[in-house]
Amino acid sequence: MNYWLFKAEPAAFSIDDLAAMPEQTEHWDGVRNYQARNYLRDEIKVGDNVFIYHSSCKNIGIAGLAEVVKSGYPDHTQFDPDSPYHDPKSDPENPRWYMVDVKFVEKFPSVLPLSKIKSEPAISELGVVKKGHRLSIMPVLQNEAEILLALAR
DNA sequence: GCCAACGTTGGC
DNA sequence: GCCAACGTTGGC
Repeated sequence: MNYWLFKAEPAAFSIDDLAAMPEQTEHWDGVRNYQARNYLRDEIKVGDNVFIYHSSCKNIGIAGLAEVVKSGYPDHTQFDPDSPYHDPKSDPENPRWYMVDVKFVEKFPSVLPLSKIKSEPAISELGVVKKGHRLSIMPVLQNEAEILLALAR
């Protein structure tokens, strides 16, 4: 059982939006980065925990927790000409992009700010504290995940 | 297969 | 809205 961090822009999709979905579950589509794709396709498993991170907004930081309820399967938006995520070069026989389904677990009492995460000396490996790290899907070490949970709750 | 140009990301 | 840091693209 592993921990992950997924970035979301709350103007487009937030922890509240996830909680408001039917079954509190949504497919995490639109990831168009090969390293993130590899995580989605190969490594993220049912039961894994996912920190939901709010980026490009007023309160940047970790907003809550979700869990994976369906492991990697092809992202249908790549084949939809009307979708902003449409990829005409992707072959339906060998899809290029994958997604997982995540279910809401909890919303933290307040967003754990990025500034606070950065000020924690024990958290040094997490992608969001590293300069220039732009992955939208990233692994979280077990011990760092436990620290984040303690800080957030 | 190199690498410059370009587009995107995302904190500030 | 600025800009640094990346990833991707495409000519050669």
